[in-house]
Amino acid sequence: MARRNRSGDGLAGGAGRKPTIYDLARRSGASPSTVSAVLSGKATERRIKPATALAIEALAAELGYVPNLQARGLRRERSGLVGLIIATHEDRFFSSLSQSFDTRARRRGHCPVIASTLRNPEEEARVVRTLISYKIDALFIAGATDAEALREICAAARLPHVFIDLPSLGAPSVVTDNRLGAERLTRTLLRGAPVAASRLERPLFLGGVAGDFATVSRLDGFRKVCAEMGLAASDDQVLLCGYDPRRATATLEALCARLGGLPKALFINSLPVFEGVLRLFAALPDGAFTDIAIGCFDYDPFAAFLSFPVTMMRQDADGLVDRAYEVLDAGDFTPRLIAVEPRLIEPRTLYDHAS
Amino acid sequence: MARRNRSGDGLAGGAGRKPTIYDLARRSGASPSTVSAVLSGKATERRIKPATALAIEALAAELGYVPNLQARGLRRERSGLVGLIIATHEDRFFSSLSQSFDTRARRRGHCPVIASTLRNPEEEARVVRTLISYKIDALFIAGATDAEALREICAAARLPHVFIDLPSLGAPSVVTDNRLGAERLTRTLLRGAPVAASRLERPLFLGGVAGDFATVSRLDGFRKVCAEMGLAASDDQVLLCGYDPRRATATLEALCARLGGLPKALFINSLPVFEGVLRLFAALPDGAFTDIAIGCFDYDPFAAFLSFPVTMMRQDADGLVDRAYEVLDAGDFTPRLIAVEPRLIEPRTLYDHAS
DNA sequence: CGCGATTGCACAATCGATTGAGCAAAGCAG
DNA sequence: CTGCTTTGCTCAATCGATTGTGCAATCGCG
Repeated sequence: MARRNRSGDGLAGGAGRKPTIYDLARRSGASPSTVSAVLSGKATERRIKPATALAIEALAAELGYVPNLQARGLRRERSGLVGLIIATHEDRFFSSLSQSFDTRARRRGHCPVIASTLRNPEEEARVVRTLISYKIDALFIAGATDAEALREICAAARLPHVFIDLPSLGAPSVVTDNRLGAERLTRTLLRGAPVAASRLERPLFLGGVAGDFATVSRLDGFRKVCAEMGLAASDDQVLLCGYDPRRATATLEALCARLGGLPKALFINSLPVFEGVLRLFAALPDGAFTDIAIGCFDYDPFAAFLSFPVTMMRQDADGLVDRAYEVLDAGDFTPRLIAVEPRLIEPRTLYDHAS
Repeated sequence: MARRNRSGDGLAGGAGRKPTIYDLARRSGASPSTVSAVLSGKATERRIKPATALAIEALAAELGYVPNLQARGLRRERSGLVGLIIATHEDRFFSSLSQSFDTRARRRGHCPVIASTLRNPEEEARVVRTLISYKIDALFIAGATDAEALREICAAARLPHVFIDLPSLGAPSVVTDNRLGAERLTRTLLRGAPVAASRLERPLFLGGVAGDFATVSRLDGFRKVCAEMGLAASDDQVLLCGYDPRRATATLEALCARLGGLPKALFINSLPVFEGVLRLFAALPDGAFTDIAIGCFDYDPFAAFLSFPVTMMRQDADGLVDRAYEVLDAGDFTPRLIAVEPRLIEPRTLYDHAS
């Protein structure tokens, strides 16, 4: 006898529940394997007569059949899910990355799953393990604190993974050319500052984490250009307050108190830190920040039109995702760095896809 | 004989692949059902001796066991996945919504799946069907063009779904109080405009879609306040150019050409439209937009510090998601509207979670 | 007409978990 | 010691697909 008989004879059922291949098999007189072959595009390969295939497809359409991808994934050992870890959605760099990833994953017939972990290491590990439990086929990791821990978890699960703007020692990483970007950004910032060079003698670098690769590279670039221009760039001009807006506000506020005013040129490392800076500005009298010049590593279109000049370095989200997917496609997971150039966005200028 | 024997006797295997409950069963001497009971927290319910449970848990930890959630989902008919449809990640309203949703879903032990469909109706339908195929347990729909089509697809699949800021006739919807928000925003915009009232006689409403509920409500509010203040609000002051930045740029540009200049007060419906406005500004001489006042429905922190005053109406992302989840929890899917108040953000002011 | 190749399909195992049912052993009351 | 309940576990079916294998029926060729 048949193993399944949710609705008895061959005619019952209908709009009750989502139909399965077994339902279609009963109603079409074919076997489940034939139905499966047809509906998973293997009709030719499995030598199904075109007429049979057409009949089954028609029935499937009529009953509104959709495959159960959990069942398919279980059997095939491939789910079609692909993950992306970001720090937060509320950061235009990450949300652009998400958008690139979403579009590209879907274009390839994958289902993107984007997870934000707020740079919390335990949360990162927990989320990655959850995604592994869901049997994702690959994982992109963009905004994480403990890259190596995640790499190990992925490796143990034999999960193909690529780091984005976050190099790992043990896996391929697609990174923005942070050093080069920071150099250009610093140069533009210092040259374009609307004040006498003498007042620029102590440009400030705000945001990021000491151990963080992106921060280190950007700081390198910043220091190099300061040196070139004969400006000081001592340790007290570098405030690595992390990526939290609150801490950025507090840190900058403390510095202002110490210095008796805002710096005239400010290199901001990441958009959330920039938000923290604005939070401080909100508490200051209007005139206090008219003659400041800001350079921000990462781009937000609204920041281009602030009341003071803001130059930004935009990471190429599309490029990063494209390169990362190429690594996946090539299937070569030897550790290496793949660099992508960022682009300078001048004040009062918007990024344009076309150019 | 045993049905499975991937690694022969009870001792082989190890770091080879991800262990399953069958591996743990062999190595612990218990049966798969016992292992399953222990590892899915049903040890007491299924009367497993604490000692046995501890032994199995220890072994699971040692071997790095993680459950296969596809298999679990298949059996249980509940996947643990919950979906959210948004228009785009590159819009602070939607990314705040994503962040709220991400945090809250994870807090409840769900796995959030966020999909952007760029307001494309076919893509929306395709994505919803895909999510249904993955057997998501519930779906929140925030940025869609054809709400009713999606509702039908969900209903046919018996998928619990809640609309967010996008009312459907046939399902519960959590919406921002758009009319009220628009009234307040318009009032502030017109009162705070840095120019004589006479120059305000033709405030402009830019962005949105005629059939769209949010647009209609916001426009209502805008018109009402214009009327109150004795200002004209005729149809040629209302430019429903959709939500695409490009079209917004072109539309506003055409208007400027016709009027011979920018309007003095501009109600912008949605952040992407605002980006389009900025794109136009980028092409204008610097002085062209110093005496404009802008009100934007939706909030982006950077927009608070532009070189002209920008008042914004921030939708309460956390509140929207909380209310939507409450609908799910209550299990009452009768069509209804649940309103959430938005909040006015004055120029040079940032939104603060605490207050 | 006879025989091998091809066509077209069905059977049944399998993926990894969950769960109702059943059963032996232990505990306990009388 | 008998009979009943409780304890602690195992069995086997099941979720919905995929896929290796097998077997008739048909076709082609001489």
